Amino acid sequence: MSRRARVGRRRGQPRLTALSPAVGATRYAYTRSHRRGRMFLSARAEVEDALQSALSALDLPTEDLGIEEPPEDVDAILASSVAYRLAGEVGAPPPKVAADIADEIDPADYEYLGTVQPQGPYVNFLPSEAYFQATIEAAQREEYGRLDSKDERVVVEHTSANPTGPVHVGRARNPIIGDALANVLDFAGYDVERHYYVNDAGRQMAVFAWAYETFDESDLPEPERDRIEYDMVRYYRVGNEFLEEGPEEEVEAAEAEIQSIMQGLEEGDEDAYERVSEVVDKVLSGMKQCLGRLPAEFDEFVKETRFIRDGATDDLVARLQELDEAVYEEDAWQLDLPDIEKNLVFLRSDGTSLYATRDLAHHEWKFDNFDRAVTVLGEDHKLQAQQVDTTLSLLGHDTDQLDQVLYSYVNLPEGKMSTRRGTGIDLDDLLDEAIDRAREEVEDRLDDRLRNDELDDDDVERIAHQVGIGAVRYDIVSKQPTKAITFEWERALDFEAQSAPYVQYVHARTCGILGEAADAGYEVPDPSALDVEHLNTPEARALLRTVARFPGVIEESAADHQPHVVATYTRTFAERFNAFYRECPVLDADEEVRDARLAVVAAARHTMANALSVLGVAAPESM
RNA sequence: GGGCGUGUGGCCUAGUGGACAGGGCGAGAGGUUCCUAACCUCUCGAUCCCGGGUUCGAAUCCCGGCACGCCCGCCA
Repeated sequence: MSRRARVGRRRGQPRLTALSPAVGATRYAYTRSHRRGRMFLSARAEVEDALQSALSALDLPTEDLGIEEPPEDVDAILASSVAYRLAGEVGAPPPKVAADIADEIDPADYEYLGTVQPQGPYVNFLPSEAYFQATIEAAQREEYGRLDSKDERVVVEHTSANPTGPVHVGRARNPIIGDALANVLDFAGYDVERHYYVNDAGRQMAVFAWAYETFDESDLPEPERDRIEYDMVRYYRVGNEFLEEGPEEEVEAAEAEIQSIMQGLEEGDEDAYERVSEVVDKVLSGMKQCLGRLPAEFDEFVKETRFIRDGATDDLVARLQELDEAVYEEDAWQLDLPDIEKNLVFLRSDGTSLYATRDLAHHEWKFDNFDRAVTVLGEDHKLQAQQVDTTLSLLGHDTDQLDQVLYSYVNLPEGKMSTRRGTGIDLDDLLDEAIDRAREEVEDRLDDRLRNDELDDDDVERIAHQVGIGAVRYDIVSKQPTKAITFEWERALDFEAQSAPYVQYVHARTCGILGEAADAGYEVPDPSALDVEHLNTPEARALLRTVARFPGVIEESAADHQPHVVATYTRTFAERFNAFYRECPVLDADEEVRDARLAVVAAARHTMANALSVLGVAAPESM
């Protein structure tokens, strides 16, 4: 079983706190989760408890309760298929077993269970009025869906692209997935820090520093964009070209210079460090601006050289050499790792460290400072990640605290993207194009707009940004990271389909209704004054059920490190809201119904706003 | 060659043991004197890559193929 699955299961366990049997009927104490508005999770715990008790009473095994979420057209919020498994043991057909189990459960013992009924081989659990009531009350909170603080420090490392030039879309999944993942963990109650690990110690950087010092601006082509990393990457490209195709003697001299920079870095030489920093800091500041457009921001940029300069790498090397798995072959120190064919070289024959060595020191630092560490990285780094994991456990670390989220490249129809060769599409260009297309779309729609709210130029620009960038993020975050993506403009920037604007529009609609209500002097009622009794349409109920699931979705997404489940949720949510919108007029309803529906709209707004915020997609108030 | 990952209507995608595989794009037909039509309703369209196996039950688990991607550096 993969580590992710294991973690998921452990975290996914509902908290059960059974009261003393002396009280009488078996009951379930809804403590924190009740207060925090986690109705769905509480109901799930109740179902578990109910099944457990019923099966025990019937003298049946309780290892596997078969709890699942039924298909859409079933009224139940949860169901159990346990009757299938017990049919043989009982000697009765599954529907009979299901009926017996349902008979054994008295929903009156539970707060959120309304009706328990057999349906064929299933035992279905329908929610009580209290379930809906608790949901609508809880969702009046603006932060609805945020889980209790877990008092656990997590570092999410993502992007960490080498500072060689503009960010291109080949790697764009990294900041988008990483940022969303950090958001999800934060919303799920973890204390999150976002790190960018800067590879400032390798050959690439030495080449870059040399090229920057060697070539003259006048020999370079015009930069593609007026920002520093576009300016700088020209040196890098020209330098690489020279090393590949330049006159042999000059190339040799250049290589000697590059080697000396690398040696200097390794020895902690201040001059070498500064020469490289000059380049790294410039390029990085530009990349930071690009990523900021997504927006993806970082708490810390952790430089690789730091672990050379503070002695951590030397210290680590000494400990690695002591391991039983350490071998000295062909003048280099290596690790012969179990279950991994390829040896991991950690000290070159010239005595210098490698990227992998420094990354190990980096990870030990993470272990010292955080409870958990999550890294988002491309699938091409998978072997390296396994080596890091295995080596850390040989060093005595608990690598259950370490999780890697792997994503596969975005490729172009014609092949790979490369900064060095300058092939590929810059993320800046993608975002610009997205905004341009969104702006056109907004302008086209201005004419046949029904709503009379006069969008001005600033609104058009704001919407173009929210929709354009949102569409790019949503397109990427909504897919499972392991699936390969081939970049196509039309597909990435399709505003119809299941895209950001579709779900953003729902948020805008909730804001529209609440705004009109306020103008008409209708207040969203205080939670204590709410009564779900006035919500008797199936569409309103279905929407509330979906609202109720939100905290559970956050929990699942965080536990499995899968932000895309939140995106999937927003889509279902949008469908439910649109059905409610169609069937349940708010402002024209009788006062009591209107108030209750206003509260539903407020609940929907909070839910959608928070879901979008987790995904890093803007929630427009109008569009 | 070995390891890992992916394979779901023409295209994209959700779903990792349980209720007729859920959406979207596309094609076609409708819907707005009514809180935003970036919306909704209906129709068309699936050998869940192939073949075995486990199971009462498989898109999901196991074995064997096939296709595609990634990796297998004293690079990062």
